[in-house]
Amino acid sequence: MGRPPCCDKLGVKKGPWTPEEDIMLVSYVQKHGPGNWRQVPINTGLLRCSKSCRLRWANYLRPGIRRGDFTDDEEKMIIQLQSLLGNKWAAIASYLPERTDNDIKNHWNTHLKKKLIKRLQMGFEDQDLNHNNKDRFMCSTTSSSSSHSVSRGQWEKRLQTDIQMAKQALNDALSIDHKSIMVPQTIKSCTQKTIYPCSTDNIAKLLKGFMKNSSNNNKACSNSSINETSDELISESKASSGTNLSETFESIFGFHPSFPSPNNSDFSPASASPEGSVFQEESKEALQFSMLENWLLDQTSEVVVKEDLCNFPFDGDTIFED
DNA sequence: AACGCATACAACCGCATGGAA
DNA sequence: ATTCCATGCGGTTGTATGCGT
Repeated sequence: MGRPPCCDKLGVKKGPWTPEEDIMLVSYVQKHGPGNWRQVPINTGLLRCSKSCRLRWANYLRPGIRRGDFTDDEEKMIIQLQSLLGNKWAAIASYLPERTDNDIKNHWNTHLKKKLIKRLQMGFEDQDLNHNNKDRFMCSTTSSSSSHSVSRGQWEKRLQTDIQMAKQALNDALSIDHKSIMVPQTIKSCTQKTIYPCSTDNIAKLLKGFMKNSSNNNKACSNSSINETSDELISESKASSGTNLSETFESIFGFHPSFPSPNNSDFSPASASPEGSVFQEESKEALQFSMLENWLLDQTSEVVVKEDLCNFPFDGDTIFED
């Protein structure tokens, strides 16, 4: 019955990941593809729980992630999507394929929420309080804790407004006039051709960091086949030290970082390595789907989607503008 | 230079859900 | 039908870093 536990809590390492661990994880995913996370700590010798490995990959190491400053457009999109979807960070992230839900959530909590609160406070001081708006906002910024006094009637009214807004947004997005379709990234993922930076920087950073230390701890990785790959990586990174690290990336992942990633957010071993046969069925389906999708969507749609969202008349828009 | 506080972000925790055994 | 695992998600925490005094 059932399965053995994914990892015993004893002997599981916690805290920040080291470059060595990152390389071991990247090497493993390169060989076997993402998924089956339970096997990752077992096969790599990483003293991490499977969950931690998955998170590290998803939020930091996987190709296609852009880190650093959020653009104004991105911030606007987040604000608008947040007002539309609430704290559904995964859903919001699907509209911003370069960003992870964790990143968006952090950015919201550290920057945008404060910005909006400040802005709202200024607004409320100036004019009579619009309780509906205030309540609605406070609700969305307090992780749906309903400790504040919103009567049921108000809540229902607000819900209806939200539904109306969602309908409106959907209508706008689907309208022929706009000729744009809002397609969450989860649906588009198979064929999206938009070029966005892979996590080259992240890999490069970790390689750089590793190179600094590698001189005295080359032997750090000392078990199983994965370490052979790690050693290859180390020697490769040494060989290319001072040169373009994206070449190293290319050799690791089998495609150049400036190219579109084979499968949007997910690393696709099917296209990166010949032994990724498990994914071949998937890619067949993806191919079929992409034909349909290409028929349904033109390449400009994403741009239009972004523009639509940025122009969508949420109250957040006026709040956001500085 | 040293200290304390604030901020940003990576990582963890707990829960929900779907699915395999 | 039941148990239990894998995964995904959102909330929270811990730590590194920056900044002011």
